[in-house]
Amino acid sequence: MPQTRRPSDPRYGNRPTMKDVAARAGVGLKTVSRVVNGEAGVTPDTVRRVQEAIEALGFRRNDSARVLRKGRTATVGLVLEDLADPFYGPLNRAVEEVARAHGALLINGSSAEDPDRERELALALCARRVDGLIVIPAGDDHRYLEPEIRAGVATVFVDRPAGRIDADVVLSDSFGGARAGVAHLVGGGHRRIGFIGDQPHIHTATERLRGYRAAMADAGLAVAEPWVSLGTTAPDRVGEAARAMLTGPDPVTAVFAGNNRVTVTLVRVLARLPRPVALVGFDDFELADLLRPGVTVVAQDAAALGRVATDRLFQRLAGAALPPARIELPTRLIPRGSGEIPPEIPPAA
Amino acid sequence: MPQTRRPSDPRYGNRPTMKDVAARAGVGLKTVSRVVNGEAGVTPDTVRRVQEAIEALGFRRNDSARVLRKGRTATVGLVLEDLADPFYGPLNRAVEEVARAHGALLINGSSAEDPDRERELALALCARRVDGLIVIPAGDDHRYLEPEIRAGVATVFVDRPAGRIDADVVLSDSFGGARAGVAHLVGGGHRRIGFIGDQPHIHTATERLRGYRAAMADAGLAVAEPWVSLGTTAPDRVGEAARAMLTGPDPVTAVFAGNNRVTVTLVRVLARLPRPVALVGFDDFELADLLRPGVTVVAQDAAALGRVATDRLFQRLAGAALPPARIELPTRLIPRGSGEIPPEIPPAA
DNA sequence: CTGAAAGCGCTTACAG
DNA sequence: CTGAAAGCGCTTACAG
Repeated sequence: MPQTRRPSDPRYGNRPTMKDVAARAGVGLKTVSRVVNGEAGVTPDTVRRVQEAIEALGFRRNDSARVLRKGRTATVGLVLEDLADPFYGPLNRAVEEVARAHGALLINGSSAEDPDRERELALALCARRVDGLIVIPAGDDHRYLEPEIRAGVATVFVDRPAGRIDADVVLSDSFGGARAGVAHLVGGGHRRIGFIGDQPHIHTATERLRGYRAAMADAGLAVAEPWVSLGTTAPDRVGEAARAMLTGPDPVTAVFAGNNRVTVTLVRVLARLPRPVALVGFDDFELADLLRPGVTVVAQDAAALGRVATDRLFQRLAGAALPPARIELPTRLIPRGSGEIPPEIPPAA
Repeated sequence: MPQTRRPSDPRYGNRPTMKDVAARAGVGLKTVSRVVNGEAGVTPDTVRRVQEAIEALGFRRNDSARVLRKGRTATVGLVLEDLADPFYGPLNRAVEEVARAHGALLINGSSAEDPDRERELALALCARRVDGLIVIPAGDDHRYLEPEIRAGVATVFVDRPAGRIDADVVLSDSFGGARAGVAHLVGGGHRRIGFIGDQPHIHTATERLRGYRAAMADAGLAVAEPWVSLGTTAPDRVGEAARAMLTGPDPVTAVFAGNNRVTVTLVRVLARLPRPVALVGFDDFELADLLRPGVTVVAQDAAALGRVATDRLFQRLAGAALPPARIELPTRLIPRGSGEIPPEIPPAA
């Protein structure tokens, strides 16, 4: 009967070991090890006998034991915010591909934006002795990883810098991207531009806000405080913020969205409005070009973030004595229509 | 200097072990083990001394060694098609959450729809001695997993049944869902309906085609062969198939799309057409409601697929002697506009 | 070309 | 309440 397993089975359902293979083939343990690992220096005839025993017993090497002896697990750990978030899909895949090219497997998990869960997960990965760790921070204090890094766990942070420790980080140019996106709206004639972003404790949120303020200052435009709103990406919160800056005495004619969840909510909100409002969002998203109007975005390359971070990680594992670095990847403005809507009230001449 | 690691470091960067902790605390190895694992029967004073030593040395238990002795790795392996595909995000997360509730971590990877890569990855996971394996099949012959299953690796297939072995599978009701979707178009007055699906070796593709044919037969409608096209989901291929059935002497007035990649391509193709064509797609996708018209879909619950599969897996790990089962989850038709477009040429009275 | 012994860092089974 | 010995399944270092 397939898959029937007595709960009393002590381990691995009584799998054959190298010892069993050796006994059956009438050779020593080390010879089996040589054949299994394709090491040279075994008579073809001996190889054949060992292989027959392996076949007959259904032997498969226990890498769990191998790892204990070798010291390296050939495993990379990845802590991200949410495995279900489409933004992390390409990043996840990119990390996997680089790891795979180095013969390593990937253990990953979601922090759910909870610093405690991030910590618990990252330390569980360290206990499994992953060779390297890639972390998209949820918390802002990563001193808990210091002993691990000192003990040799190569660690690279992605998307946001580590908190209170000096470590590698690979991220997009949030400041420059937001600045360029807002400048694009200014170039289209907008003078009253709103900013709706993520919570202020998130590094990318404040960087993008900084970019917004810089672009406004570059153009000599004042920022009225009701035009700026940071908070959760919950649709209710974003909708409320939008309504606040779109109504009242000094309504904005354009909005910059701090990330793609905000952008999508804004598309819904703006669609219900009588007058057209321009929109540029940080982060590209699938189907942005299919909406009417298409959504103008500041795109970041999530796959590149993962690739560059994992490359860095394997450089460290190869023994490179690199000082911690901040690697910033450029963003790209993609005009699709929503960001090119002119202001309803023409700019003062 | 942080993260500096000599390539000559033998293992784990000289991490302290329980033996080191025992020496420093002046106790036996087993006492350290008791404290680390929170076992009862240790004097509070001894506990304190051990904890101080742990703290001072920066000790963290090596779960890699623990696993070797305990026989269970508290790890679930997941083989899916593509970590970057949004469809698998919620499934991935659901598997993670159930695993987490059981104290297990998740190792996952992409088969890239390549049967050889699926096999290589699944067997690598078995070599790591994952307790259980969840596989979204790329290949159609899974006999290579028989020895592993026999050896006690709990295995559950998702989305498509295993090939040539008898094993658990959790999937959506593709046949019923497609039948309902096509019946919806028939109910709207359509008589000439096309079907564009994935490659014929993929189980869900043929099941959905079967559902299409059943719905047409239910309504007493004939199917002209140019109306049916299976193949890759490459936009060119799908666009070509669409153009073929939308032009010519007997053009269709509605199309049923076999999965969401096909659906999205069809949205693009149909948007360029002079006359309106109805569209229903299998699989829901983000922003389907924001398009104009909204896209009518037959939705499946990807998170539920992952949850049910992983629950089943842990039932087996708990010792349940279950016979292999096929668990089918229902789909849900969500009308949003594109599927309610009437046929341009009214149905014959 | 081949293999016996020691050891990776833990837990198990047992004795005191 | 505490600890010494054996062992999980491999690889390493060495001897023949």
